[in-house]
This record gives sequence, C-alpha cells and structure tokens, in this order.
Amino acid sequence: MQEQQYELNNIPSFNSKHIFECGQCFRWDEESDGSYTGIVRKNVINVKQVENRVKFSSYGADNLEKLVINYFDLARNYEEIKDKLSKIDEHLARSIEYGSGIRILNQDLWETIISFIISANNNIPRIKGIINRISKNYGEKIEWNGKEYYTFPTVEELSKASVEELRALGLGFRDVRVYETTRKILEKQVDLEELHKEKDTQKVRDILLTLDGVGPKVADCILLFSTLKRFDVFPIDVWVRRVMNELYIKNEDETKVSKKEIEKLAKEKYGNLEGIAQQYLFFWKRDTA
DNA sequence: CCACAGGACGGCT
DNA sequence: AGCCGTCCTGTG
Repeated sequence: MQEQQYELNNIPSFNSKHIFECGQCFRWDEESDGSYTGIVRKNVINVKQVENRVKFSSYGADNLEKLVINYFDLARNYEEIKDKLSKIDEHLARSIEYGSGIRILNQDLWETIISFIISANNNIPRIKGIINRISKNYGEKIEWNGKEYYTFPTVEELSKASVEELRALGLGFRDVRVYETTRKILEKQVDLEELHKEKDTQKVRDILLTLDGVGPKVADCILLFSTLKRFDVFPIDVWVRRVMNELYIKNEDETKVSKKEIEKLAKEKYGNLEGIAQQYLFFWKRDTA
C-alpha cells in the first residue's frame, strides 16, 4: 500500500462530474471541495479537476498511472467518437455538447455484474447505500487520511454472505439474485475470464442472461460499463425510452413504445456506437429533467 | 396513510 | 411471442 500522485493537463473529453454522474458507477462520492473520491479495485482514489488540470491521488496497491489510463479509458479517442456521432443528427449533437466530458469507465466485471443486479427497480442513492454496506461487511478495510474505505468484496468474500444477511443489508427481493449469481460465478458455471475472451457480443450477452437477476437491460449495462467494453449495445431504461420517444417516435404514451422499436431505431441511427450515444442521451435527459 | 419510482421474472393468454 | 402482476424500500 502506498500513496501516489498523478497529474494530467488538457485531457480532451474529461469532466469528472460528467464521468461520475452519468449513472455508470456507484462508488464515487463528491467531496466538499468538488473533487470525487472512489474505490477502484484495492485503491482509494481522489480526482480533483480544476478546469483542464486533473490531479489524481491514491492510496492502494496498484500503480496509479497505469490504473488511471485503464480505468478512465484514456487510450480511446472520444473526440473522434463525438465528431462522428454529432454528425448523425442535431438531437445527439446537443446532448454530446451537454455531456462532452463523459468517458465510459473500465470497471471490474464482477463488481459491475453485482452492482447492476442491485440496480433493478432501484434508485441511485439506494443502490450506492447497498453497495457500501456490502463492501463494509464483506470487503477489506482501507484507512486513508483518517477515513475508512472498503473494497468491493471478491467472489470468494461475497460467497460468505447468506440470503438472510443480504436481505438485512437492504437488498430486498434482489437478495436471492445476488446470492445465486455469486454461487454460479464461484462455481464457474459462468467463467468471467472466458467471457473476456469471447469476441461476439451476442454470445457474451446470452451467457450473462443466464445469471439470476440479469435481464436485457442489466446485461447491456454490464457489457457497456465493465472491462467487457462493448459499444454495440443499447441499455433501455425508463429514461432512455422517454428520450427516444420524445426525439424520434413521438408516441402519446411512452410506455406503449416497444423495446424492439427502440432497439431497431438505435441500431439504424447510431450503428456500433449506439452504447456511447445512449450515455450522452441519458445524461442529458436525466440531468435536465 | 397512499402513490410512486425502478427491471427481472414467472404465469398467463 | 407479448402482457401483467409481483417482488422491496425510500421518498414525497
């Protein structure tokens, strides 16, 4: 464990608020000075952005520079992606302008699976609370600057939790889903290493769908927000349905719009960048609601 | 007290 | 295949 600093100037397409508040992650909290502190693998990281300067400080096991480059997806050219998407239509161009500093994080696959199972029928403050309690009870403690942080438990660590214990942490009906999925991954009925090797997005998606609590929306979020990193998926939640209906479909009753119709439209308009297009649209619609 | 918000799942047609 | 009630908890 060591303390490290790393600084970057003029990174194109980087805005900490956009990154941490676009609904992709649950373990980052804003500090009183406007910086964000989060837990990534076995590290606590603070990100302080003042205009074009971003200061990263960390306490943990991993090399900070390598971790930052990987986690924040810094090798990818978001400027190029935004240019391409902005040309598609004015709606998308406007939402890209609004969330211009969004980057899609490379989050741990296991943690992302459990986090998005918990996200089902749930709101962000409660999801964050549940994940914090899970980490506090089954993860490892890290003390830094007089504060306590907890890593997200490993598969082995979380497999110690009973259904009753999970229920007591506030998971509600998701307790059995998390319990069963943990067991399936522990027993390698679903092998996360193998998932990373599979190139075909549909095949990976079909495997994810065999996990308890993983339906179409959760599967797409896992594919997009984890190290699986697929942009050819389009997670459809109530906000995405709302924005797609308002912009393109214009049905009086948005609940009547079928997922199939939205999926087809997204694929036609945004092609294999539909996943990142979804993020700009979602962040804009949610933030301006 | 009730209404509502938010996806997966199983039972039904 | 599509539709709908149920699952749980926090908020207004």
